[in-house]
Amino acid sequence: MDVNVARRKRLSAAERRNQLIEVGRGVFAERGYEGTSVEVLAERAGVSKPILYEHFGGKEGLYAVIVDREIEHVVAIIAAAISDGSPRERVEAAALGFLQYVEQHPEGFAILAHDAPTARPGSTMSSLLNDVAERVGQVFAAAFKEAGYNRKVAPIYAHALVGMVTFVGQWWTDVRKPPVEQVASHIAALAWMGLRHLPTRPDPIARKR
Amino acid sequence: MDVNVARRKRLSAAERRNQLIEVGRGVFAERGYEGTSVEVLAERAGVSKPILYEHFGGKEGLYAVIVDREIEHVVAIIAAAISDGSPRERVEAAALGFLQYVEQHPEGFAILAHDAPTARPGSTMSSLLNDVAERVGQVFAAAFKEAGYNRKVAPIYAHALVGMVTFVGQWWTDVRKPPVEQVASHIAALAWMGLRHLPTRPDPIARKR
DNA sequence: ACCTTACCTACTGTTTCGTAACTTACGTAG
DNA sequence: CTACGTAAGTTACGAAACAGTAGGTAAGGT
Repeated sequence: MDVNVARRKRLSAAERRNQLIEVGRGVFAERGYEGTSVEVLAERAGVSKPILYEHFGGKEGLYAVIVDREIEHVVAIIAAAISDGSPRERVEAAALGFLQYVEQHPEGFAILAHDAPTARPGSTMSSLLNDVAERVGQVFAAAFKEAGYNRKVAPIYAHALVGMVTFVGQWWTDVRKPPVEQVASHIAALAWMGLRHLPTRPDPIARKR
Repeated sequence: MDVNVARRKRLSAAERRNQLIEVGRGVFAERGYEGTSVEVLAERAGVSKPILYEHFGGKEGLYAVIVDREIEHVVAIIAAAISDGSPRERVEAAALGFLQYVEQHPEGFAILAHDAPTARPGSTMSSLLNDVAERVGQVFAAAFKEAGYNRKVAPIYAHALVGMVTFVGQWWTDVRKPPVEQVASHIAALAWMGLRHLPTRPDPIARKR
């Protein structure tokens, strides 16, 4: 027993910190916030509990750092996707970008999709994806204003689109097919043209750029 | 202290059972599954723990009953909404029906939107709304087949639409305005016609790059 | 009077966060 | 090369919250 005893290494503070963040992302992703104990976190990092307390002050501190990084990451992806091109291209790029993120960082996405631990009163807002939607909403509000639409309804559309793509993303992480490019294409078509023009054939996405 | 002592009443088994279900719905809604203890549940019902164990076998049993009821409820609403009318009317009715459910049963909706406790491995499926989407997907698959579309992509659309409306529903429970009818109208417009034809103004997005 | 049904108090064992007090590896000055 | 200070790490524990249960009590219909 104690297989790690040979491999146990002494790391520098920064290294240990990063390692804990990575380990934490994995554990939080698969067990949720409340479901993970600092004991398990420490064990998986091959370290004892007080180390974690020293670096992050506790479970919540580690979680906060992980969540913050992940939100910044995904917001950056979306921001880049909608930064230029025709409106329709932006929609397509955002959907594709997000789904590729889901594919490449399933753990991070799982964390964002799970309930947030912050049981602040009044707000039933469970998922962290609301923060993402909030930020998308600001972009939308600006675009709506510029286009002469009612700015007040922008959040509706922002949340609708974020909900659409994230929910599909969650489903996709389970079934893992068809490929994200195809899924993104369908979603973008739905978002842009509506149910009214369903694509009659599965893959009309021969147009690559 | 112990304000309930005077009001403590002796109920029949069926009455107590129903009371526990209602209390449980409220508590689970605001604290999530893992966040609620049997002790709190019992206390809020003005009863002691063993009563709950007697009726439901434990926390999980009570939760299962509540969830089952709520899912049946919401699926019935959606099924009724899409039972007849033109496709477009069905979309509109489904969105409106669901949002009215959210408005009238915020606690039940909160439970469905929160993470499910079933930490079965392999599946990252956190929310119970996936079950709803699953069932919507079956309806879609049939409709797709009949319309000559590829049946395999039906789940994409089903999840997209369910995600859209549920995510907006979650946001709406926090802000509580504009009225659901208006929100439903926007969502239905988006789902049916796409971003391309945003309501309230003819499309000035001719500015392509 | 009695017995069924609803209900309670009080406990066990476990799991958890968080901390106090002690130990070991490692670079470097002399 | 060796003594030593500091950063990295450990063991062991306290306190609280929790699920679930054993065994006893009282209400109320018949």
